[in-house]
Amino acid sequence: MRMHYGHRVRILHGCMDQIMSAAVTRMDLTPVQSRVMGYLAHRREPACAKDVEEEFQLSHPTVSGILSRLEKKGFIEFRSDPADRRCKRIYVLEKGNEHIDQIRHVIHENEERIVAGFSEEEKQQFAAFLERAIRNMGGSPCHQKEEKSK
Amino acid sequence: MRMHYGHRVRILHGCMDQIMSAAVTRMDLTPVQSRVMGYLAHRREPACAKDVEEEFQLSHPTVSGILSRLEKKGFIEFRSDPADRRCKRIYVLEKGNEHIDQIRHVIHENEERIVAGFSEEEKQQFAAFLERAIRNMGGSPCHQKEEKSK
DNA sequence: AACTGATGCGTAGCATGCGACGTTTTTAGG
DNA sequence: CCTAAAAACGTCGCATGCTACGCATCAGTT
Repeated sequence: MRMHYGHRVRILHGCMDQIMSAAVTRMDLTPVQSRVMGYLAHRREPACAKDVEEEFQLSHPTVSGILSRLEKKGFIEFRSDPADRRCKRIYVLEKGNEHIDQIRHVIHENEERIVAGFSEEEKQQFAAFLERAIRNMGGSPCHQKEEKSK
Repeated sequence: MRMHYGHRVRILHGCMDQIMSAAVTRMDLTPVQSRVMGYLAHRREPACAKDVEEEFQLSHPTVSGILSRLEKKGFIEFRSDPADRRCKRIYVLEKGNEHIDQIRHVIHENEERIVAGFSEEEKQQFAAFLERAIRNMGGSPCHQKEEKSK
C-alpha cells in the first residue's frame, strides 16, 4: 500500500511556487523574494541575514543570493551595525514598502487556497501533521539548534 | 490565526531532501536522480523523458538536465525509438541496476520516516489532505492536462 | 595583550527548478 | 500529397538550493 507522501509534498511544493510566481512577477519579484520581503517588513528591528536563514530554514549562501538580488533591484539596503560589525542590517526601502500590502495579500491568498474546502478541524489536523512530519525528519534541514523555551 | 501551511510544506520538503541526500551520495547520486532511477527501473517498458516529466510534474528542461547527468555517470543510456524517432527511450544500465535495491530501500525508509508515529488512520488522512491541497492548487505545476479515467 | 573558538558573512562550484525559444518528427485536415 | 498543428526534444539564461571553503569580528580564557 503506497502512500507516496514525499512525492505529494514535492508536487504540492511545486504547485505553490507556480501559483505564487504568477502573482508576484508583476512586482518584479520571485516567490522566495516576496516571502522574504514579507518577513523583513514584518519585523520591528531590522533583521540580518542570519535571521532570514533561521526563519526559512535555508543555508547561508542561499539567503545571501536572495538578499543580494533584492538589493540589486532596490527593494532593500544593507547597513553595517556599529555594535557588531559582523552583521549587515537589512533595511526595507521605499520600493519595497510600496508592495508590502500586495505581497501580504498574495501570501494570505495562497494560504487560504491550500486549505480551501477544509473544515476548521481539518485545517488544525493538517497543520499538526505537517509539524509532526517535520519533527520526524529531524526538525530542520540545517540549523538543528537546541529549542529555545521562548 | 496563522497556520503557515505553505511555510511548513517548504520546510518539510527541504528536510526530506537533506535526509535523502545523506543516504544516496555514497552511490554517487542526488535525491532527485535516485527517485528518477527508481521510477525508470520500476517501469516494464523503457520510459522516455516525457514520462518522467509527467510522473514527477517537472518541466522538460529540468528532466532533461537530470537525465543527461545520469547518462554522463553511466547509470542510463538513450536509444532512439525506431517507431517514433522523436522520443529517446531510456535504458537502465548495469551500473544503475546494481543500486536499484538500495535506492528502493532508501525511498521506502524515507516514506516510513515521514509518518513515523502516525496511526494507520492518520496516514490515510495525511495522504488525503495532501491530495486535496494539490487539487486546490490546480492539480499540477505544469502539465495541467485533462484527467484520464484510467 | 594574546590565543582560541564561535559567529556572521563572502565566494566558488554544482544540481535542480523554471520560462522562452528553436528543431525535428508525427499527426490531422484540406 | 501538402500544409499546419501538435508532440517530443535541445538549449540558453536565470533563480534557488546545497557543500565546502575562507575571512573578519566577537567573546572567552589565560
